[in-house]
Amino acid sequence: MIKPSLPQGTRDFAPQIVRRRQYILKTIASVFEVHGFQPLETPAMENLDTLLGKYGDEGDKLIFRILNNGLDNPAKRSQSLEAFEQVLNGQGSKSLTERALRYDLTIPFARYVAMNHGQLSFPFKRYQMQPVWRADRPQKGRYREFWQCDADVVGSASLLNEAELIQIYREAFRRLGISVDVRINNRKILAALAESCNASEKLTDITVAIDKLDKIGIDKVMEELEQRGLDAGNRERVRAYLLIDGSTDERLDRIEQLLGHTGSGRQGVQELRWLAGFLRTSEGSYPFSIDFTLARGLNYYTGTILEVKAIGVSMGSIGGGGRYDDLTGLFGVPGIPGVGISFGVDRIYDVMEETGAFPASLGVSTRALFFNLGEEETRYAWTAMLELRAAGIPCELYPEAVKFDRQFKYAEKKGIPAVVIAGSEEMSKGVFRVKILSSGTQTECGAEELETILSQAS
RNA sequence: GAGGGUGUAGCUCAGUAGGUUAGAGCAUCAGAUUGUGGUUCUGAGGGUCGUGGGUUCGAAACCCAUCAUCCUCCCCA
Repeated sequence: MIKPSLPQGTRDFAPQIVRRRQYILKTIASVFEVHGFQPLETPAMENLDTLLGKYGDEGDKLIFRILNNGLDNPAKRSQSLEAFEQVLNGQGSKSLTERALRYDLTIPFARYVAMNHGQLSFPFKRYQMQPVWRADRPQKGRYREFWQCDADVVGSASLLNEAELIQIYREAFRRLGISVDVRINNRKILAALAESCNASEKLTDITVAIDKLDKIGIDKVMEELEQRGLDAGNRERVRAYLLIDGSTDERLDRIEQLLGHTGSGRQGVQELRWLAGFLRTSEGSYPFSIDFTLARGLNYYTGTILEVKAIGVSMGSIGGGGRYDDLTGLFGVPGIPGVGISFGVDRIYDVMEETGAFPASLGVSTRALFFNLGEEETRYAWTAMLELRAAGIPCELYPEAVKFDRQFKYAEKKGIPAVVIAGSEEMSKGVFRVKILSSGTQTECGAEELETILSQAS
């Protein structure tokens, strides 16, 4: 016998947890739908080629690869050995692995758009809610299998799409009862910073370092920049960049002074200024802040970048996204811009668990348990249940004629609010005895009244 | 990839100057109570102390290894 266990970083979801997860998924999906997004699903596995090189070197290492079948085929022995040899030398090998589990939902979507751009009408707005897999080291809020909910708009360069996606964040988190801060930056500004340092090739080094500002402080960031080969003059330039503060408008003014001399800087500021202005003057208030230190690692972002953090909870980001001007270009279809966001369902769950944001009513759906009192009684109960179920009231009959104690405890544990008892006494009178468990009150009623009584039971 | 914590009953955990039969609460099951649950009372079952090796007269405890899990860094949702 083997001890049953789960692969690291994966989890089973008990009934109650599934209900809560479904509550999150349904809430997000309905927000997507009400904004005109359409559902899409893609396979759990993709060709390895589709995924490799899209997430950076680190990302490539975290992709779960699927071993090819038939490697033990004696006829292919030498081929398999050779393939393994290649892997040992740090090269990939198609004859060993050519498929992988998807790492996110954006690249599979890009692949889909590239394959179907002839049929799609643009702008194409899709949402997708499926699990993704990463060979990361599990820790708090980090799993190897987790769900993402993505919404992307492709085929439109309008910043109105950004505004709409932020509106989706606002509405979804409002409905879920999580207070959030949506941090916004623009990749062009980061690029302008690197450019103004005459170090465009160090864009990644610079962004990785400044992203850590609130974690390690400005001095450590400077140290790290030095290690990454940035000279003193440029470090001062980055320092000035990081020290920008004040109101949103003041900060936008200052960043323009600092980086407005570059084309990308001017453009980035302009985009941010428009977006911030739009969000402020449109209906309602939006929980966003401009944050020039926000970097985000994914290398395909080219414009706006977003990240969502829950306020008052120690947890990594619960959502993120950004604009990519040419995502499908990687798949041979250039010129389709897009912008998208992602919700991290598992982290949202953890946050809601921590803040007690789940509604109490997510318990059991069964409204009534019919007691099993024997063969004749079962037929009597069965008929009544058919009607209730047809009326949409979930109910169940205990499958065995065991003593009351057992049947009561079953209802109790499952959180069923009412039990229906119909034995020979009730049958002879043609009635049902309904007991509400929370209050202990019992009433006798006819079959037609059951529906009313049970739909009110709580 | 680097570092740290923890592995004892189904669950949460006690249990070391190494000592004979390893405990508690909760949960489960049975009975008090064959048509009335929750509360209460009585009783029962359930542990190769993660695994392997070592030290010792003797190891759940000390040492080494290994596995699992949690956490931190990196990176991310």
